[in-house]
Amino acid sequence: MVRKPCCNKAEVRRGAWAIEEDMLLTEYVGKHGEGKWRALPVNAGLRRCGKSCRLRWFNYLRPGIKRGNVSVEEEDLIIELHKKFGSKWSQIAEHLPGRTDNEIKNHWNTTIKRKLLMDGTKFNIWPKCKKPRVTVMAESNIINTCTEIPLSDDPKSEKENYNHEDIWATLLQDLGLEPKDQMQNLLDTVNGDEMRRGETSLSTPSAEWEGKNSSSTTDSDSFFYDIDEEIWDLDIGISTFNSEPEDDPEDNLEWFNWFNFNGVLK
DNA sequence: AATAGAGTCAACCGCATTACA
DNA sequence: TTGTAATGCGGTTGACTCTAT
Repeated sequence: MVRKPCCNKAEVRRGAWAIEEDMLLTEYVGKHGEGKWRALPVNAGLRRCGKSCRLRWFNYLRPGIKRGNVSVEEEDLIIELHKKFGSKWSQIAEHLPGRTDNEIKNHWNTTIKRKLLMDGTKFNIWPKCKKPRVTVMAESNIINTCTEIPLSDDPKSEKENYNHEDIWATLLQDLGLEPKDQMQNLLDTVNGDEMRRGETSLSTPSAEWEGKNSSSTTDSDSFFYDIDEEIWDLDIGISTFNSEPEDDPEDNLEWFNWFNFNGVLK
């Protein structure tokens, strides 16, 4: 069944709003109030889709809209609220007077997310646990969990451990994701080929990295495993490392840099 | 000064939910 | 109770701006 379009696309204007259009919309809503968006364009003399009018009003023209840079306090609040609500931008916006859900969403996607990646300790996104930390990284998603995976001193035997189906099942369970196909949707853009380069150890991420950066990237507590060929076929990258982020804040930045350098992150 | 790439943000799209006849 | 229209929402796109080379 085909969804009926909300308006005739050939007849409506699209793209940036002109000042005259803003004036017409503001005047109309000022007289008649919000609502009846479908009928509004005709009544107000606008060649726009009703949805477009509503969006323009709520995100730009509505009185009380706060424009300009997001303050540090607002940013902290957004981070707190995102922990609580997730990507429920309208709910988050309710707690930030004058800010729109669209603005908060944009700010999160362009600014906050990157800051969180660069300094997970500062923003407290890393789980505080002494177990090995398992991080699944995709272009736009990061999920952290603490999974009980036995670590041994022998990288070879450890790799065998990681190849076991049960480990994979435990990991997915901890992440709250059971079937593999769910993971595929979430993570299908990860650059697995680049990560596979690390294979059994990330002591020295890559020769290229060393060449581009003068500082040492040695991290003797880090391991990187090709968990399962089938999983890699889904383009999923999983790294485990047992160093404590609180103990070594540089570690987070180093990992971020490595992922970023290898094109795993957007 | 020109160009490419990255960052930003307004606007669009389509699905989900709500309202109403 | 059901079907349809209206509205709300989150993800995505693309144009514009900024910055580095």
